[in-house]
Amino acid sequence: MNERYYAQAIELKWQKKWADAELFKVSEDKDRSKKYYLLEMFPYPSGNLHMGHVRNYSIGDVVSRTLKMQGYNVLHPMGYDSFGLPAENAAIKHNTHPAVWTSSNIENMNKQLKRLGLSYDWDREVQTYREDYYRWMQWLFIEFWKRGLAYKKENPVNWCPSCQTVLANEQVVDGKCERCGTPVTKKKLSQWYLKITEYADRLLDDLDELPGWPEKVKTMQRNWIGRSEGTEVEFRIKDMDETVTVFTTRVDTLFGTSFMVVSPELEFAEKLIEGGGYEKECREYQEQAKRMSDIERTSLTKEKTGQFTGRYAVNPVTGADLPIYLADYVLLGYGTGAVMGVPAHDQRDFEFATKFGLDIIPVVDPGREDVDVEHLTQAFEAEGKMINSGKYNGMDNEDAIAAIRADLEQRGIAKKTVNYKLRDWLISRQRYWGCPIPMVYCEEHGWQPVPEDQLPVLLPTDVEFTGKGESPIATSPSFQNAVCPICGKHAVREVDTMDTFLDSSWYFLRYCDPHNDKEPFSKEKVDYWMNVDQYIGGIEHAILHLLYSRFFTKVLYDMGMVSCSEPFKNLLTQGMVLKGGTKMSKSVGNVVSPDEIVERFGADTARLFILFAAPPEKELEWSDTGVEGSYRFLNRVYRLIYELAPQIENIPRVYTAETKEDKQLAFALNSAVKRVTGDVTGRFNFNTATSAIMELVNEMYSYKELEDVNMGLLADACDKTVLLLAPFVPHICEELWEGLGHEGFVSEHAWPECDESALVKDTVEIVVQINGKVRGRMDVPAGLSREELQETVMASDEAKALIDGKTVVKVISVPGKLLNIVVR
RNA sequence: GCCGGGAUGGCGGAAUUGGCAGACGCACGGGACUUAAAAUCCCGCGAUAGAAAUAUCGUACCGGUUCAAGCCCGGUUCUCGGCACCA
Repeated sequence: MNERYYAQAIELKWQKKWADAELFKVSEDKDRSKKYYLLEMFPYPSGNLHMGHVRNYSIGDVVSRTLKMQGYNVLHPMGYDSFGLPAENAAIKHNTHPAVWTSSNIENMNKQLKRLGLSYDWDREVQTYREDYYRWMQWLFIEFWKRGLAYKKENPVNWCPSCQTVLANEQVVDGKCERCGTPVTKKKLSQWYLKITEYADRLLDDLDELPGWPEKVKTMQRNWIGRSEGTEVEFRIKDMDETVTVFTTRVDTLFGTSFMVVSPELEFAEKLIEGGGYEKECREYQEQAKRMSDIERTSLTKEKTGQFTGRYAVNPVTGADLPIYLADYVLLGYGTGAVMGVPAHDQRDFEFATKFGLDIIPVVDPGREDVDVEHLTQAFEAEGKMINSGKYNGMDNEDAIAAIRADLEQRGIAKKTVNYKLRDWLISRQRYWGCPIPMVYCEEHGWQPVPEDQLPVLLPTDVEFTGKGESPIATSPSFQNAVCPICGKHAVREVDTMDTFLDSSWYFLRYCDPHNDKEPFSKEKVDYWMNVDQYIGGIEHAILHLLYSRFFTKVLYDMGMVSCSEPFKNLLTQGMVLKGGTKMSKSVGNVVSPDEIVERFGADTARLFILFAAPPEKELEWSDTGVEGSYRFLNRVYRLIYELAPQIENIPRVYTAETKEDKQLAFALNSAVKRVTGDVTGRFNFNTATSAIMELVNEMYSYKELEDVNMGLLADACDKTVLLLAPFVPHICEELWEGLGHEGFVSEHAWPECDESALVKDTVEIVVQINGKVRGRMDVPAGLSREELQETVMASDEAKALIDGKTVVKVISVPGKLLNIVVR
């Protein structure tokens, strides 16, 4: 053991020893009741780790290493989500191939991860861009297709003019492209979709079976799925042999309907426009709506717009003529794309009716003085009694929903329905660097999957990266030439690639069986490891990745390929790493590079600081002086062990705590063991776990200076301090463990147990309160009952002095804690 | 607008079940060691008054429940995050 703490040398030494000993390699051969699957979200290979990664992976590593020491068979894998646009952009910029850029980035990040001393089973590394992975991605896509869960359809879709590709709804944030911030426009394209809506109810309901997920994430998913129960009502169109159906959650307001609005993109709108007498105006309105970006269209400040079609629908209960308008506030993809306008009870309809001078008919009256339903200044959306509604008058409006629906059902013009905000998942991307969609189009047989024995459909290499126009794959003539698997005639291959979120929707299953070349994964292995017991990653994936992975798992469950229907049992969403109160970013210039910290202080210091500075779910403010503090602490531990090691090396760890100081140290030691155990594997509060160890170290520093030192106790405290710290700062702990004269790796040693008897004190300090205010403290024997405590304290001179001259009204006695004397 | 968090010293944060508010660390101040500096060690560190013992106040704000409230209840302000023309 060197006199000084040389972090670099120690860390490289032990990293090599771990690798040589294959310390973190796991297999399925152990008792399944002791298996634990710990997963951190795999990174995109951007080229460099940032502090967010360091935080994510440090958290995972502490948990993984602790569980390993506790005897669990821990699967702790790592890999790369390595398809995606940045590689393609880099290829265009540097005139190279995305694969070259990606693999060199992975190489560098692998080096960085290994330098942090993370306990991954590197034999299980998964890289989604490799053929051995995307081959099974294609296989799975075809299985989805066979089950009717994949289809191609022409629709107006979100289009990012900058990325030159379509985007899923989930990738449009505030009307802008999630990745580059360019306003998204609409484009009508034929695209592949996955039928996630078929799983909407299960995705929603099963959230209740995830108590280990943050409420916030579950709420976000519930809102995103957006289940809403209502009624579909069919309206006859006047002077036409047509009907139009609307969806409403408020069928109780049917008598208050005074107009109808349809989405300008709705196909049925064409029938209404033609011969309505306003063809020209309607075409213009449609053009105008098409040109607008989503931001403009959904802007809050935007006034309602619309165009009368010249047509009328007939209110099925009043017989009134309802003018039909085109209006862009009606969304095409939700409900039926047509809405009944009830201005008195819907704010949007109110604004529309006000602008176009349409009738406002109140049909729900709360009977409150502050609401005058005859002279509304805004829509009244709350509950009340029915008015102006024929035989339903006087009913509670909530009851009227069922009553009116039942009557309309009798007439065959209504039915109860459920709608979701969730849309099917658009997965086609007009880009090169992704998994090719393994489908070919035959004039005669339509879309057909590539036969299994021809998988994988490889990405072509004869392509040009120009960054302009169509997908680079479309520039490869050889790629597009294919054969129909049914008739053997010429077919055209799909040139779009898959959204990379598909790749990450099942990578956690591939980790269970990463080298399988017969199937995506063996059921046996997946059933051994799944579910993921603990998943750790950023909150930014609350909807996208976590919803898609749940969807995939459910489909695979239905296919019989996995035995669990939810992938992630527990979820921890870690907070961001900030500096100067804002997220680290190049443009702000507040980025702290992990390499730099590792170089100056070592990986252990970086890990310790990041775990100590804040609880994991909270944001973490980076502090350079705080890092130095963590480094100081490690030096302090190192010096302590270095000084004591020669004296205690041959001391048996057998002892009885005799003196008051012995008992104090034994108490500090065992409460640290208890605290760290609970904080690391229970609460995930690594900040309080580390501070408990700091307290123990402080205690040991004072203890060793005493004249009467119990060497067995001190030796035991040294061992256990190193054991407790090992998951946090593994390299220095291996070195100290060796320095203490132990054989083998501390990383493989059993986790220390708490000796509860050391936590039982002979005497306890009791707080004496007068009227709830602390007035004194006294030591009393431990274990006194409520009554005994009261008697002991009340008999003391101290208490008598405090009560002096006042009348005792009541005494509250809390054993082991306090005695509150209420006086007058 | 709707939904969900949060607000504790100069700072990050602790207080696990309603029971000593401020653990641990950072910063700062004082001291020891040193020719000196760094490192290290010791002491102090919520506010006000006081030489001190000590007293009073103090967990965003107002009110309530309780012997006792950072924690529970009602209301308010500020703040962060998510969703948002979903009929």
